[in-house]
Amino acid sequence: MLTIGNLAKKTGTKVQTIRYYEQIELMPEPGRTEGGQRRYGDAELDRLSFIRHSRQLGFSLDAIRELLDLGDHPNRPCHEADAIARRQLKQVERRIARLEALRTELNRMVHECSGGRTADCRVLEVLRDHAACLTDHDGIGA
Amino acid sequence: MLTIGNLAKKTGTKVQTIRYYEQIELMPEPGRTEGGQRRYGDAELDRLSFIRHSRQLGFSLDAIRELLDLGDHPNRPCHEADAIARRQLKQVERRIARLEALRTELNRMVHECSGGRTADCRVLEVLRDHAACLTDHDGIGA
DNA sequence: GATACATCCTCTAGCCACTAGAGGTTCAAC
DNA sequence: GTTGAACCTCTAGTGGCTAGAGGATGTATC
Repeated sequence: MLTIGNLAKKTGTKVQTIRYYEQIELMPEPGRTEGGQRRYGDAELDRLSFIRHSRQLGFSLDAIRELLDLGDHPNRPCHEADAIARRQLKQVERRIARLEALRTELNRMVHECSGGRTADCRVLEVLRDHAACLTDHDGIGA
Repeated sequence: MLTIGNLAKKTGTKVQTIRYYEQIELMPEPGRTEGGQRRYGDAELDRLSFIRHSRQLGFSLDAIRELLDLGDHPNRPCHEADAIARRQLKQVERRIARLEALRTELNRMVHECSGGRTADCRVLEVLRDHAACLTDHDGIGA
């Protein structure tokens, strides 16, 4: 039986985050000691590990909820899980593309900075001038 | 003189966002009509464009505040603006690296899915199995 | 001048995924 | 029995917006 602190350590989660997951019903209510402290078993460890790994892969808590639900029904066709993963992959690819464009622009900014006064600063200039190029209005998306 | 709605259209910002920027003092309080509606001039259009472009480049509102401040003091040395841009560039590069790792893993998951039942689903399996590899405990960072 | 109606106003609350802190209790070791 | 780390609940805050209620204003048309 694990205390919440030990479960936190084993999964690389903060204690408050575990309680938060319980509050939003992503984690089940665990057993308690007589004094009211939470105690966890292996099932909870597995579930939380799954959640954390999915979070590291960028899945939203809602997507994780779906995935957990799918895992609970082993006889259903798996194309739903596949669809969630594909959706996630697409999102990741979009973010990468967007960030690579940013990198290019930032690189240019940084390399053109002459180190003079701010009046001549390319960084500020680029930021100011590109103000005109706001054709792409969907934010940084990352 | 622009209404808030027209300023919003010109800069690809939502009306509420402009009012939010005013509230947090990133945008100045504009002039008003007799009836109390906001009216904007070119200075505000420039400033908001600068803000939006910086946001698209991934700068935080705090960083933008600094940049705007630097722009207001043209005789100061520009290494501060440069430092902000460099910091931003580093962050973007870290995000890209992280996302590329995710892409690899998601790709593997998706390509190994056989389309059978969830019981055999590679997507769920990978998520479950990699639960063990939680050595990297710093979140998705993106 | 009246009317319609799009746009504006303020204010509050919500989103995601946590995170922090106050103020108090329990557990395990010594 | 005492210490002190870890636990408890509860509330509020983070960033960067976004949504909606309920009402006022501005402008075009008749």
